[in-house]
Amino acid sequence: MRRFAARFKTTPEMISCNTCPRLGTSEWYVLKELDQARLSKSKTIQSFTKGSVIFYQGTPNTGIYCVQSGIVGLRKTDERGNAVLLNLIHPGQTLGMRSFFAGTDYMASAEALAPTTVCFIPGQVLRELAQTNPELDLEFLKHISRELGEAHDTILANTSHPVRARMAHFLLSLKERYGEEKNSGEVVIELPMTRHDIADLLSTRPETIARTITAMTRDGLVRFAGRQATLFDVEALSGESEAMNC
Amino acid sequence: MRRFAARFKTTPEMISCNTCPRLGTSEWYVLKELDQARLSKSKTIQSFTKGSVIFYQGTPNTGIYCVQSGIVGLRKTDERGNAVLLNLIHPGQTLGMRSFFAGTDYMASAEALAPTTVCFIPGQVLRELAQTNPELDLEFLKHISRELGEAHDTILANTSHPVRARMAHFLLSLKERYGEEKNSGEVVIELPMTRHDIADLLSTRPETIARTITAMTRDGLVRFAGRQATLFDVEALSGESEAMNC
DNA sequence: CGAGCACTTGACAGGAGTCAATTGCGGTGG
DNA sequence: CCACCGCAATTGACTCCTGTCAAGTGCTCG
Repeated sequence: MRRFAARFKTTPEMISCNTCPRLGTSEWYVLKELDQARLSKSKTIQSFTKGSVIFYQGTPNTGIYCVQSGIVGLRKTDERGNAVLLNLIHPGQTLGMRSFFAGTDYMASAEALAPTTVCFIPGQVLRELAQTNPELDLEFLKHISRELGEAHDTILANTSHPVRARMAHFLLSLKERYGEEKNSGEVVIELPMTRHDIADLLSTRPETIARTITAMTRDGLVRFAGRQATLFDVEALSGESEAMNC
Repeated sequence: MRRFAARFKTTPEMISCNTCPRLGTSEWYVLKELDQARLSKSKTIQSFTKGSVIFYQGTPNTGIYCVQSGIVGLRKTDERGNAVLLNLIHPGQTLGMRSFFAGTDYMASAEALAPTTVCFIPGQVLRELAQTNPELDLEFLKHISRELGEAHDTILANTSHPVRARMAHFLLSLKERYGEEKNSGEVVIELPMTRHDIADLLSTRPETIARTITAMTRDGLVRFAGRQATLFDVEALSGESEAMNC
């Protein structure tokens, strides 16, 4: 089992929620202006170094997080130490909703996969905001419903598609957010995580990821230089992951 | 791919929601009495034969269902025809929430695994009820959050535990609902589904289920006679599935 | 410069999938 | 009432994808 350092600092500078560039993509856009101010005043901004843990599986939930910058992985571990990355949480997305609304302890840990800044909103504040903004609960409902849909996709994908197809799918999903299209048509992606984390995300092992990369490179689809991936044939990659659209 | 018969009849007899024995375990218990009457008037009762489909993946969601009796399987199929049973929905539980709140088409089909009766509540009625009963959304939020947690458990279990452990876990989970404890200490379970469905639920194949049953029988843990399973050694089964508690 | 981690590669084993044949059971129709 | 058809279930043979163990390289950071 890996060791996690639990270090973060509360940054002094105040970012107001109503001017937050992430507001539009978050649930909070439904809030009345007055309540956005309320939100701003009640939140805490926290920064985490790469590899540090935002919250731990098995500990009580005290509120939810809004990811400001960086990238967060939701890691679930069982008694034997087997771990998976359930999903990635990107800037503008919310973290810790599930256990907050289920009323349970965290059932997974949240780990900063890159230097990350988050806003923490205490549960009590959230409850109060929802009382004067009924649409807020509906927004969360929609968000969690979509996450459940994605989890269902993952269950189906993991059991009916080989690692290579899941890898192709993963690379294409990164393309949207991290890809840089060269004029030659190639797409260069700076991978935001280690091979080990990719393995956990695709429910496999680092060795299998390495071998899959080798095979894809041999086939001329991609080339890897450390964390920099170059996609030569997006078309072919789409073909290999196509069956994963259900 | 299997063929599904889409047959159901709307039963004439009216079961009132406020006297429904399932009320307590459903989300609807938060409704004011007046609204429970409203719910009763607006719902439609439908009966499905074993194997028939309540709704189809890819079709638009028009409301949600409350399972009255029987058992429903949520089946998701990809383009290639690979299928899994995402979960089972038992009497008193709700069906079709996810896509309703996500605002998408159904992303899985609901199939009656046994003769089943459901109440259908039109989406419009649901929205109206939620407006006068804000707690209702919170109930759904809790329910879906728990489902998401279960989906996460499944993702972890499928990739880190062999079929046999998942099978042990499955049998024990049926024990609560379908088990009948004999004075000898054995537990007899009438399986509510085929081997094929069990395979889909455990993300494996019918042949593997059969082999697993053979192996477990050889080890003296269980005995199977068609759909009737007898658990001889609940203790040992718990041991084999223990690591699945995360 | 050394320690530790990330990554790669090889060798090997094994769990589970696939294909195929056979048995058994249940429902339908003659 | 029984024969037949079809699906459910079992079993065998075989393949192969993926996990495991192990060794080796290279990079990064203290």
